[in-house]
Amino acid sequence: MPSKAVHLSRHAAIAQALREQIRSGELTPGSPLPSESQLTDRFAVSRGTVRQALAALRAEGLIAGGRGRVPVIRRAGLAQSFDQLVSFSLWARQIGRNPSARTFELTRRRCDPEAAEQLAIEPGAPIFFYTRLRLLDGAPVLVERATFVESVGRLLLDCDLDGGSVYEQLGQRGVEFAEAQQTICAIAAGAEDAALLEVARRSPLLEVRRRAAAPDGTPLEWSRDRYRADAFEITLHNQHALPGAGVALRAARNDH
Amino acid sequence: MPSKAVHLSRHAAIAQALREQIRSGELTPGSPLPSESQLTDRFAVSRGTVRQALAALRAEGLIAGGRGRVPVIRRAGLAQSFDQLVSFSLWARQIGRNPSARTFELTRRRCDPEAAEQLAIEPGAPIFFYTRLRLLDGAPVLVERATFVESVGRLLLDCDLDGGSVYEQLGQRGVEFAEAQQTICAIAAGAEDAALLEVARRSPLLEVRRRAAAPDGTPLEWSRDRYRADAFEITLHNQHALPGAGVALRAARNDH
DNA sequence: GTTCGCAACTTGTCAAGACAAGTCACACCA
DNA sequence: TGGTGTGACTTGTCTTGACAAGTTGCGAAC
Repeated sequence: MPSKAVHLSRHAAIAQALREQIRSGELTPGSPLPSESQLTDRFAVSRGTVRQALAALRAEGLIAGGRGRVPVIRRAGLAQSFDQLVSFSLWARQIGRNPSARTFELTRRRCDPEAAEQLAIEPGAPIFFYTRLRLLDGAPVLVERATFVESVGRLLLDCDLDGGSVYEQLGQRGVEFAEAQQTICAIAAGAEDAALLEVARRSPLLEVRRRAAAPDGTPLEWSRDRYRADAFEITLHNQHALPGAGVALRAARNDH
Repeated sequence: MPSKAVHLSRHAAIAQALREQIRSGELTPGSPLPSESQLTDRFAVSRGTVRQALAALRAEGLIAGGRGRVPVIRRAGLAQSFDQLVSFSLWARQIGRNPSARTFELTRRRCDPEAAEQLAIEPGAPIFFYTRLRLLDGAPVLVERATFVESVGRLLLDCDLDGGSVYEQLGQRGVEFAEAQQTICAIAAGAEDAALLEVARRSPLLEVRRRAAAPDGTPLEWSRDRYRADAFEITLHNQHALPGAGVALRAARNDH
């Protein structure tokens, strides 16, 4: 698998350097950014190149303000990266908790119609499926039921499903997830989930149905995750000035 | 209230013209955009100005692709605008449903500590509070319990709370909501909510706690909305290439 | 001590130019 | 008929320059 140290354009490299300074705390929320002229000196590039780098940080919500004064580092938002939103392990580590897993099965079987529709494959085609209980600091919080297309699922046979992040391990095997669509609703716990999550039957759970895809849009994974409702909440930060934030409230289909 | 027809820079005007063509269907998903040179001719500007306009559309996820070929209009995403995510009425109309409301009370009273914390005011300070039942096509789907700072809440006395969108009516009275933070979790219906929403007690509900603020960040509204779980779901579209999408999964505070 | 004007900084906008890298269609040759 | 090369298109990147508009600090005047 090729290294991530790919060639970056100058403006991308500058943006990355500034992101790293923000991430590391070297540039703290509320503090001013160096001015454009300082940055042109520091990176030995033209002002246009610096402005392109800053435009990216602005679009990501990392910096704000300007016009006559230097921009400032925005207060750290609640937003998580793509990887943190899709991978339970990465998310847990980001909030300083200890994730672990207990896998009940990894089976190769024929795809049911619902998963087939989501994965854009024929019903009955071979897929890999697992059920895992996820724990935070030893307490059960999530039941994952994940279906992978065969070409990705077979790689799971060599992964440590009780170990680290499945996404990280698949990433090391050349599988790239570039987008995901996650649909969240509330359901009542059935007997099986209630037992696994150690809650009363009919307790509310958050269900997240996720379809993750490759960069070219090909679906790779379809899963239904059920979270203890007392363990999770989702925060959306909506802004007028940041449309297209990839969130939709939908009328439920009434089929789950 | 001043008109929205404010002066736009050239690149902003070009971006706006192209957004309108996409919105109206004149440019349909999958179809190519005019090339940069065609756009420089059409708008009589330099290529850099056109590129800045296109960068905005790209950041919003409206167009994609390029490098050697013209970009294409992206398939309409599920994302809703800020107004649609915050206002039940606007959202309902966007999905083609008929919203209505039944207001039980609008009272001016002293602020409780929880709402005071969220609105950044002193506990005991005067606020306005209402409870509304929201219906889609005549069916109850949502109970809203909203608290407004006094200066905004007093305007509600002149609003038709059973009529159109509160946000629209406040907007007409000069109140601008520029950002909102909405936290979603699953809860079990209590007796009151169960009766209002016509579900069994202990049925799962989606709770959305929202704090909406003015452009300068001053909180204006704190509310707790409870949705029938069978009527709503939330879809997040996450992409590697669009970080900073304003979504966070959090460990619950266990205090609700 | 306060106020105001101005200079020096900042970012925003726009223009023009050049070259790199990607895509595609067409023509030519085997 | 298929493959390959090339030219003409595209966008991406970078540079230089100029002017508009906003902010801030400092000094002078009252």
